[in-house]
Amino acid sequence: MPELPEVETIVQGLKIAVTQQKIEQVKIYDPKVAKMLAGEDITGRRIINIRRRGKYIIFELNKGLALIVHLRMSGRLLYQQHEPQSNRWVRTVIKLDNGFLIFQDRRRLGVMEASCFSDLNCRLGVEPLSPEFNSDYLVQKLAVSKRPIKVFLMDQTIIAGIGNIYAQEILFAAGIHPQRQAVSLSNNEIERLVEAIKNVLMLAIRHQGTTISDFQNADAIEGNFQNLLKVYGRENEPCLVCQTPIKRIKQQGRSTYFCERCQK
DNA sequence: CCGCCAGCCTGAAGGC
DNA sequence: TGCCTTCAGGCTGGCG
Repeated sequence: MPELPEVETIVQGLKIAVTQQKIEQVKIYDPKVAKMLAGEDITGRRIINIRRRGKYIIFELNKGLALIVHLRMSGRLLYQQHEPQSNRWVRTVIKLDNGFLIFQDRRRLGVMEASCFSDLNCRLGVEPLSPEFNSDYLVQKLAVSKRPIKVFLMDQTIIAGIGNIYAQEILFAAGIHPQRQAVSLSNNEIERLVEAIKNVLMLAIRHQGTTISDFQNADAIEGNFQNLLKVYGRENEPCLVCQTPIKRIKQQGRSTYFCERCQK
């Protein structure tokens, strides 16, 4: 169930392993995936490159096609040398020259499809770690939004890759209350927010992402950013800065944890 | 146009 | 033990 840092970790882990390998066979065990892959036959194509866009994993294949994977809440992508024991969570097994790429998904919300990449790209906002994401960009987007800032940060058409955990960690780092209206942020707060977004995401990538319940990277290695979480999952525990108990509220049906003293 | 919410799915955990 | 509710790192379509 990954956000940007977890997806980035998976992509980096797969890069050397799968680049230039040929897809020899595709075994689909889930009718939903079968439907998603029905349009194009990817067998016989070569993986030219693998990269991340937002929370999407993109395998660029030859002849202009891409295999696009989104893990949603419970998906995993693994690479191993031997064919996996099939179990009820294995949705797809892709046999490459030298190993097996396995798509597992407990809740079956994930997406695996073969298509061209351009329509996906124009649905997504900027990459938060790119130079195009800066306070000028954010000022312009915040000015027209009355939504709570936490909900705003999770809007993939504005910034691609931030989800429920990192939105909260970012707002804590920036000292901004999650219920503040987007449009109400001052220039100073916007600067802090841009800094926090870049810093939190980069730090999380350095720590190979957050592992709670079942995130693993492509080699089934766990990340360790969960040890550095300051608010997420810490209801009633003391704030690491001021000792005030961390509060939990709901925003659009999802939990938000924050410190009401540090975040104004 | 904008913001919100149910629905998509399944499994784990907690309350009674 | 069993049943019921709630919750889970996401996104989409449809509604007001």
